[in-house]
Amino acid sequence: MIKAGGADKRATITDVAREAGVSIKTVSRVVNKEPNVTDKTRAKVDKAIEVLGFQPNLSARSLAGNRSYSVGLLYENPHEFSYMRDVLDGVFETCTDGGYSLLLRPCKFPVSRLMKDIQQFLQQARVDGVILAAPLGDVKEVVELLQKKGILFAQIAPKRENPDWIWVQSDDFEASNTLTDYIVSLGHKRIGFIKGHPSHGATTLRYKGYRASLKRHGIKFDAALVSPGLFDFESGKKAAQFLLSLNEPPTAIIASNDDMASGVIHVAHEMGIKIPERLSVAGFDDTPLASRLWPPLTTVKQPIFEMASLVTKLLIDDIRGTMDADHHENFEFDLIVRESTARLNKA
Amino acid sequence: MIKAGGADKRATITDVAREAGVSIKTVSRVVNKEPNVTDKTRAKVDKAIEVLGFQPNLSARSLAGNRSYSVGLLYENPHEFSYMRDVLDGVFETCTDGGYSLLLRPCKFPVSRLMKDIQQFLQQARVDGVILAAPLGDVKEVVELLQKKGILFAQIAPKRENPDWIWVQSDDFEASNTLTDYIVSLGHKRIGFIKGHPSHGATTLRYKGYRASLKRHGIKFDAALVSPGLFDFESGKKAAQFLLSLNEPPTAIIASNDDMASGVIHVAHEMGIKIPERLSVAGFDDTPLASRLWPPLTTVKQPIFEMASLVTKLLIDDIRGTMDADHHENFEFDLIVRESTARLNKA
DNA sequence: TTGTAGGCGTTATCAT
DNA sequence: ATGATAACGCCTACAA
Repeated sequence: MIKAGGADKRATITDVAREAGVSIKTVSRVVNKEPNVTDKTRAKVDKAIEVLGFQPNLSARSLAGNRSYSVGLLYENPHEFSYMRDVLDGVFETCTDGGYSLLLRPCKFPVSRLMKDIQQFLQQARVDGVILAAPLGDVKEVVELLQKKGILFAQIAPKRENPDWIWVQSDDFEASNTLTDYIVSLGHKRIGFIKGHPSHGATTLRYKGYRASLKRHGIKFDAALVSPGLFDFESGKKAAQFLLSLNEPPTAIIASNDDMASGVIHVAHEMGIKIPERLSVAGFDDTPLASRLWPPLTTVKQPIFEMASLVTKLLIDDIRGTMDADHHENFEFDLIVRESTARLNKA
Repeated sequence: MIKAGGADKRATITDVAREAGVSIKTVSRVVNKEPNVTDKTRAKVDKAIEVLGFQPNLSARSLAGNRSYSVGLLYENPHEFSYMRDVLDGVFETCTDGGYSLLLRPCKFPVSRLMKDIQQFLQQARVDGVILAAPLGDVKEVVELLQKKGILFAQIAPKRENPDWIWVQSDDFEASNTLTDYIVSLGHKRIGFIKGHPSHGATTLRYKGYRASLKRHGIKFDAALVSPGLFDFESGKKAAQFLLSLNEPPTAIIASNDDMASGVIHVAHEMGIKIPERLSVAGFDDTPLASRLWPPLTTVKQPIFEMASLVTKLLIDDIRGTMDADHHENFEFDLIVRESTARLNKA
């Protein structure tokens, strides 16, 4: 009798074993690339797998092997998602390539809420490892929880570079240094700076890069030109309103990310301050926003996608127990010069 | 001997059964809220669960019960991610509330590639259902594959409103109609329109809404004022370059989304055309971009988050077999008036 | 209303 | 190098 259409039952390891004329254990060995199988046997099994279109059942594997073949991505859910989009893509691609599936978990501060979110996630998800997007990698409680539970983790852009852990970073200090150098090279001396969210590691590094550049060029640091921010549009606006209302306002403003820089441009427009004629503006991240603003924003591009890919690869290697000695990396950056910055007009 | 720290073994259904003095089947009944359990027994079991902190093992459940308690979100990976971010949040929240986990699968056109992506995903993931974000719900091959495999699905903003399927939509026709009405009410008669990507259902509806409004106001439709687009910045720029170079350029341009509208603003700046004095511009979606542009963009806000939440709820209900009769919904929209649109200056 | 037995598709143990 | 057999934790019959 011919079965009509219907969801064809999936081939199991037993089917493969029968087809290949071996035991299920041998099939299992082949599937998991274990040693101690003759090439001849391996070929037989591979062929049977091919013929039957066998795909191991994840649930069974997970149940028997006590691992899940999935990793979690924990992140703080930001309003401006461009950065996370790239992270997501990088993590996803590497997971897929490595045969892992990806589970998401957006989290919310404060820390108490964070811990609840994560605990709940770990309870129901059983991931083999998690990736902590900044700034989650810097929350002590989170790391301790993971260590206690014996769950492997890897950090993207953490503050502290713990040599025992897995992490990737971009060279935020150098990036900021270079960006500031560029602004200085345009003749600017009064250069405002808007800091990022204090919980992010990048915040300090970008600030330090700015100061280092000023110092190297013999420009006296003026604390009045530095304003706090939270990495979002509104805080960028507030900071800009403050800086541009000074008696002696800056002729250039560096914001610690693009979203805040867009706030600066916004306020400048409102106040009738021409960019870049009377004010140069620069940001960080080269988000889609940067090229859509008017004038287009000078910014620093970090290879977020590549960073996320690598950190995921390192994590998976760790899970598999095949990790190299090198489990951190600093990534290069690109200075993207657009029209929001220009040579200082001697008034 | 006291065990030092260590990953405390998780309680299983057997542990709970022992603790409560019942059989594992009874525990299973309680956990799955099946009938035929006395309140007294249920209370005993609930307490045991509480005491032991029991959480059912997903893999075991999935293996034995032949379902996975997870749903997949399939989407085309757009460069401008704001829309997807809201979708993601809505889907995620509802999944979590319903005890489901969420698996992502960004996909790429063309259809052949799409099918590979999805097939691979279904092979390794075993989801109980999938959500198809626009425009994936309109790809015949995808829907057929899901139906053949017996996988439940739900669509976000599909083109065709198949009454048998689960879907949610926003009222794009009315939204566009209303937006155009507003532009007309400002005195504009030559109103340009940039269409969206042809594969999206919203594209046609937004275009129709525009034409309907013109007609109702007795404004003669001029095909020269309509330009194609692909929902992205670059195509918005191209369309704007075309429209603004006409002998008699439009005094207002409606772009089918914010990203293209940002392209229009960009080009206008380049050409020295003042917004809104000489050109009004409007978009759709109210992405973060809209408020960051200068001048801030008049646009239409759709409740993406709510739509995504509902469609997920409907899908989960369907999976559980508890679906109501109503498995579609049209959502309301809001016209967000900002400074990129203004009354027509009689030159 | 409750419990027992068998099986889901793997991995792991220990023979051979 | 290969294979039989017992877990893994739960659900679905079917009994009691």
